[in-house]
Amino acid sequence: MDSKFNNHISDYYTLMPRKPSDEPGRLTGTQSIERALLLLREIAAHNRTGSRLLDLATRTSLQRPTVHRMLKCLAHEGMVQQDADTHRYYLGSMAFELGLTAAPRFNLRELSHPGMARIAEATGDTVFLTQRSGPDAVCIDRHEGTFPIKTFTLDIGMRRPLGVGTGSLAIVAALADEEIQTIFNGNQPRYEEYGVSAATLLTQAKKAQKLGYSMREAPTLAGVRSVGHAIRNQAGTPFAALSVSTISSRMTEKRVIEIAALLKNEARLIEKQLSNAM
Amino acid sequence: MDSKFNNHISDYYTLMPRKPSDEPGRLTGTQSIERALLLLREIAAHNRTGSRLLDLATRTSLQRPTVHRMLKCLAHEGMVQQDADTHRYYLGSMAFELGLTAAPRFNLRELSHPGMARIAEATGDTVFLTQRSGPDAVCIDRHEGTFPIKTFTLDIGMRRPLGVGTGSLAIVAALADEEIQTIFNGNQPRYEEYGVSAATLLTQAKKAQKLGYSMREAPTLAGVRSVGHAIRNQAGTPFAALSVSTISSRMTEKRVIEIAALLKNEARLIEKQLSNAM
DNA sequence: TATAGAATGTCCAATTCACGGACTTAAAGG
DNA sequence: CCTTTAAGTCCGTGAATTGGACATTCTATA
Repeated sequence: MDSKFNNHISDYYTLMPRKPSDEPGRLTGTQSIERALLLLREIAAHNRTGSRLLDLATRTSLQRPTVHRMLKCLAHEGMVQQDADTHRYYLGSMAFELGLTAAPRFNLRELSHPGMARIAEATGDTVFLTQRSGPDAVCIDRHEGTFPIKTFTLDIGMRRPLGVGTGSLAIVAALADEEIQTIFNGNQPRYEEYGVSAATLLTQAKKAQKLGYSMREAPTLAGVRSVGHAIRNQAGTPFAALSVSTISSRMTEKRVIEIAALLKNEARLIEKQLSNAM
Repeated sequence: MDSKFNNHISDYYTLMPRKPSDEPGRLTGTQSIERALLLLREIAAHNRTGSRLLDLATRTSLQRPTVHRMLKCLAHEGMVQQDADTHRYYLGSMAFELGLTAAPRFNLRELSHPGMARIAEATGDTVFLTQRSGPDAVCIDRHEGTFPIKTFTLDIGMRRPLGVGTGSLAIVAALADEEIQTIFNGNQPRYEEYGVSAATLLTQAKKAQKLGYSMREAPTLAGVRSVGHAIRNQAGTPFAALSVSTISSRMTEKRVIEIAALLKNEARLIEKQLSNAM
């Protein structure tokens, strides 16, 4: 399985097992709701294979009739779905739909939308949202500015080894030094194709660490200059980046600093929303 | 709002209001779960603005204390989330996460994954998944085959007026004639950029209707030939398409028919899963 | 900054609603 | 056809939910 989720943020924010410190603030008057949600979590945890009634009863330590009654209700409402042949239970369409509705507040792309629009508006240039995906980075959104000369260095969905794009570089640079090494070593053979070497990338990453943002000329495309800034999750781990790309003549040193500040500001806002969201 | 959802399928399968014929098969022993789910639906229906306690009580015809107690539980479990400042309630991270988990069984892209892999495997060529989005079609996934000469006519995320790509053409051709006209008329000025005219598209659509699949040489890229087949939702409306693209020398007439059959078969499978899913 | 009005949040006795032991039905295996 | 195993149902009992009444916090206005 390599693209289970269309939503890469799930790599960083996944369904967590209930916190251990749950007992103290015992709630009252909600036993059955708690049990129903426990069931949903249990079903979600085995959604690939589906769950049998008995297994759910065992895993939740609830009585079979209780589980059955609840599942019947949940199925009736569409939260779960039972395979007619195997009798196994899966999450249902309502779970999917609630997820879609909730997405704007949790999904990096939707959450970043307003900020990206503001940057595109302010700079007139094209803004990219890049997300880490293991040893790669994937462009997950792009907003075009109004400036007539466009430099589309990244298409949505494009996946490249970490470090190759400027957003990508901002992500790497924000990682711990040892992890940077591991990544660069692992990707080494792949960099050639993009006209860079792990050594140059390391120098550029060091520079980005000092500045707090990444900046460089596109190695393959002459006359294009980009600035990038990492976005961190609650744990402080960088997992995405905002970047702006335009023709070098528009990217004076002074403007680079301005844009970096803009990016930093919007990145902070997104980080704040992410932490609120949890 | 133009890209509220990262998931285009939501345009076609959205949270439905409870069916009117819900009363007869009254469930027992699940009052509080039903009420909790009713609350979740109500919160989802106003997730943009958030919901106040009183409004939720009114809209669900439940007592305020009851609603409050349930919301406290749902918030504790992460299904809903309350804004600390405004006290408004929103769907929470667990709703989002359950949605991600449920997605493989409901989301077109994830659902199509195995079928696209089978086609890419069988043909050795590149397979595209295209989804309609109003007057446009968007490429939402791509699987590369093993054949060394690749013809990437579509990048993921690429949006073009309906009719321009071969998958896109399959979607249009499967629509009602009057709708085809409306779309072609509306998009007329935009076609020029792609080197086609509404008139040629109409001829090609007519041909596709007769064949049951779309086929053509890429107008801009010489030597590339593609075959496409529409995917319909439960209502029978085409909203997406599978297509295969390769160099013309590999696309003999006989092979076109074989590939069309392959596509049709996989499209059927996806349609079946979609209807099971609901 | 006092005061009214309106909202959220809490408590607990009454009673309804969910629980689960026991039973029935269906499916799989030999 | 019989045995085993799992799904599904029933219903008397008491534990859990309910909701009226009260407390608290926030907002608006003078």
